[in-house]
Amino acid sequence: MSQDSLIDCCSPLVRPTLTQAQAVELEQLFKALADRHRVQILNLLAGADDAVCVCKLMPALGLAQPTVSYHLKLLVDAGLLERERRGRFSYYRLAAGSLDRLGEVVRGPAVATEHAA
Amino acid sequence: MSQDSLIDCCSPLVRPTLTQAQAVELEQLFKALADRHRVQILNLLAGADDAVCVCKLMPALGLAQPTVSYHLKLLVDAGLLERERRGRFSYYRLAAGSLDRLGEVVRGPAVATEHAA
DNA sequence: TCGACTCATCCATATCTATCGATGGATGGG
DNA sequence: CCCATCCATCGATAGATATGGATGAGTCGA
Repeated sequence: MSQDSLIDCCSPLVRPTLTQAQAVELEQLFKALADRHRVQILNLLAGADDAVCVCKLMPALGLAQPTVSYHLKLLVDAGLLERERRGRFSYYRLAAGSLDRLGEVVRGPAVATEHAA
Repeated sequence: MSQDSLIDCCSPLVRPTLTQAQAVELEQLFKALADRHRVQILNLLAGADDAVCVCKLMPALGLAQPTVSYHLKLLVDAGLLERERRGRFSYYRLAAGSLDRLGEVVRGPAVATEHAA
């Protein structure tokens, strides 16, 4: 219990600029990105000029269909992907501004900057 | 087994621009960021003009000392923080270019851009 | 209407992660 | 030299996550 900030070991540590809620929000965003297969999904969709269906992603990722759907659901829930259903197929594309959200983390919010294609 | 890319459900899906190793590397980076406490640590250190020791972070995060050390170790291992030991104390600061690494993810590598303070 | 097909969800399991009490190394004060 | 302090590591445990077989809803062609 002797370990608190009473000792002058370092400067007083300014108040955080992130709220608790913002930290949780960033946690969710990074959690959605913290998987190699989801990173690859985003990379594949970023390079596709059109939306892509699940059956194309399975062989590209080397995963079973339920597993691919699981990852896609996480990315949609995180707001990084959008799903569009046409007939039996489900097509996925990058959500508008999903890369910009990442950019905000670095640059700070409310700074409108175009990202390179 | 009938689910492969033989059906013309969508365009042929270009080759990924990320290698497997790069996807794993990004996974590691995002995993290090995928925790609210680690996000707060980075935010606190980004706002501090000087390095900060563990005893100041404990009350700020509301976590026990071993837990704080655990998170700090993950961030150091990810290359996001640097540790400096002075006597009994361990001081942590943002690693040089740790924010730039995040920027690379969005803009693509090898694009030198200064980040806003 | 029937069968084949795509895909989301359910379920079980194996692995990974966060947390903190206990411990010990390292340092410095007296 | 002895003790208090700071902190990294260990060990145990609860909770979260990834994976894929099984299932079912919705769709299309014949």
